[in-house]
Amino acid sequence: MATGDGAPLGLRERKKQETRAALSWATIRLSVERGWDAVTVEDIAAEANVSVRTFRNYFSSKAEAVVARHIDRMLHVADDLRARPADEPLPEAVTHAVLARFAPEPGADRSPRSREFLSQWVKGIRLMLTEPDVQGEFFKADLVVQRELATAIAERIGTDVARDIYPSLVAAATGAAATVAMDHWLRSDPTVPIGVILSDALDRIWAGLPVP
Amino acid sequence: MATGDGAPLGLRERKKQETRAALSWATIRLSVERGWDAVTVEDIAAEANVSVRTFRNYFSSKAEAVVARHIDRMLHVADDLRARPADEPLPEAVTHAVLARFAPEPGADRSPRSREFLSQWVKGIRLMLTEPDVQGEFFKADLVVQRELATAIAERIGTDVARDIYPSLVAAATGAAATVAMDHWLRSDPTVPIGVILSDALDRIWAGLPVP
DNA sequence: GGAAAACTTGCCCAGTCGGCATCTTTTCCG
DNA sequence: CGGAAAAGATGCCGACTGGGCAAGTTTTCC
Repeated sequence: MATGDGAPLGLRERKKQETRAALSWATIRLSVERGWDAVTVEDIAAEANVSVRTFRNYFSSKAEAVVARHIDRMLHVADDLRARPADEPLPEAVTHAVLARFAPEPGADRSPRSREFLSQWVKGIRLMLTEPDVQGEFFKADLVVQRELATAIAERIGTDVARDIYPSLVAAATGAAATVAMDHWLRSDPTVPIGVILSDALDRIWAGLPVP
Repeated sequence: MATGDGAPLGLRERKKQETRAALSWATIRLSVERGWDAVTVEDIAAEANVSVRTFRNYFSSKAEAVVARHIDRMLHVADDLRARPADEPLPEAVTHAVLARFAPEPGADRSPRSREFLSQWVKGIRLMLTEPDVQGEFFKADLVVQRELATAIAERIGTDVARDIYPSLVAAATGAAATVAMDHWLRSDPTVPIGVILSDALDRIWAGLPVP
């Protein structure tokens, strides 16, 4: 619901989604359990009941499988920005759009399914920011997200990504804030929600990084 | 001179530096010539007159070999920051430290050696921002640079990276500005010096990204 | 109902990656 | 000066990756 799947997906498409999710999740789970280097693609494929070759059809590396879930999520930020009211100032609009994808509906946080999902998400983020292999993949993918966001920003303020550096700069700064926030979140008191930290980071960016 | 090599390096160390540079340069050159995927480690090793195994002792991948030169350079930014006068405000200090490593001494820009070096540098940057493999490696390495910078910032303003998110945020925003500036530089009019673009980007960051 | 499109899988090979043992070069100290 | 000892370079090897190709299967769509 929250992700707004408009079209009624056919069986084929649904299976693909499932396989993709299963592979991604299996990669995270096994890596956390046994350590990144101790897990082979073969292990993961077996865990998800597909062949090694099929894993490769979905992801070109273990790292990509880990990052995919997060990136799929973040790709919606640009759409969220486009959906913000047109008269909202840019800083607020961007901040809201980003926060929306980091702090899901507060109501659903207690359901068992939601709990499990959250746990996966956290583990995935930890892997992304910890394991060098995955780090690289993460940033590479984040670049794509930032390009999307930059385009949406350019649309909103009526300029062009190629000519004006501003949209890309805002997108990159936003991405930087998000990464730092995630990192800080993982390293510090885990009871503070990620949304609070991220919100603070974004506010500081838009305030011109005043020395505290 | 500019890099301040204090200790008189022994023969061994000097050879290592040379081999490292030769491998890095060979990787860039061959990749530009033939295309990233068409170059094997074997080709590169042959080009630099070392064995494949020796390449691996220096770099764990082609991508790392490309990124190394840029990163070695950027690692000095933290030191540069520490060398700035203590009463200089943080924004100016950081900006100067970063710019110093992007815009070398204006006097040397015409010597033939300097020209050649610059050409390598540009090609390396283009690879870094273009080839996905290298992109990942670049950002991974840039993270290390940013950690260094964050530590230096924390020292300067008398706080702690673990407790206070501010230094990391500044470092990440600075890094983001640098990346965007490089990207924009490569894509647009190449007669505008990178220093100008980067300086503009950093100013905007410290001004709170005002909508133009 | 059945052809066409899309997916899965096995096979294969060039290339990567890193451990280990060996040989060579450089350093260092008496 | 000379001879360890330390540091590099290299070859060999085995496990794994990454992607092309050619069957098989399953789903979709007329």
